[in-house]
Amino acid sequence: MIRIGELASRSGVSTRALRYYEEHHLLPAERTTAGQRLYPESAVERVQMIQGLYAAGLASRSIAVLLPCVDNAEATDEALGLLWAERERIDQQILDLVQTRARLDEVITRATVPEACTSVAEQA
Amino acid sequence: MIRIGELASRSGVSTRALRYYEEHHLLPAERTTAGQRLYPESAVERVQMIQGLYAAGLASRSIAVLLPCVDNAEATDEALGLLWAERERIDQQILDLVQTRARLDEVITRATVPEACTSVAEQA
DNA sequence: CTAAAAGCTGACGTTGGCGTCAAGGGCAAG
DNA sequence: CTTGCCCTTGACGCCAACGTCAGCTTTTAG
Repeated sequence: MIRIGELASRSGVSTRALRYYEEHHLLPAERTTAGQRLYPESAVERVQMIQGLYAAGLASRSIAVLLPCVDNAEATDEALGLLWAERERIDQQILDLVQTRARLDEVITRATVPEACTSVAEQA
Repeated sequence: MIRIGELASRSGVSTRALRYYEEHHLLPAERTTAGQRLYPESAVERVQMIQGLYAAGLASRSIAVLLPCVDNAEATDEALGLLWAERERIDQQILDLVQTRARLDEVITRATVPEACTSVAEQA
């Protein structure tokens, strides 16, 4: 079992964030008799999972619903619906991002290629 | 030339958002003598471009820097650097999203498929 | 044993992209 | 003329995921 500071440095988030996660039921913590939080080593993975879900645009409430499924594969109806909904959303977001990336590429090309063969674009 | 209400309904954003865009130099507007905003029809496209960039995670300031390049292909050094940086960021974000989507798919599979085949733990 | 480092619980601050009144001005139709 | 819709500029509200004190307790290193 590790304390909050070590979990923070191992997982790359702040202690404030970890306390926030506990408060919002994303990451439960045991306590010492004196009240300090104790986490299993596996919490590092879990924190990284949480970060990934945040990065994918999920809200804390959604993550709180989905994490139990990730843990033990028991899914409520709410969780299943949310899983599908979020999966669809992510799918659409990927498509949008690909499109926007293409537009940026176009702009980059127009801005670098015909100007001159100076430096940056030679590799692409 | 169209007024703000029509641009709003055509482009699918609120008038509040359009005023915000002007305030942050994303979408300039001419004015009637009485002070009402006037936009060219091409503003509809531009608004949709702005929405796409927002959806891709760019901040207003970045969009303000990049939009001139989109318009006339004249790129400042700052704009070029930003273009590359944002393109890289979007690229990475797509990778992250694909990974997260795969994880969700895994969870969905575990949560739906083995349900009819008794218990989950026997698999592992 | 002591002092620094690390933890604890509030509780207020921040940031962005708008939503939402509030209080007025302008202009075509009946 | 006046009704009614659209427009204007403030200015405050909002929400999420933390950052950042403040004041106090626990743990650890020397």
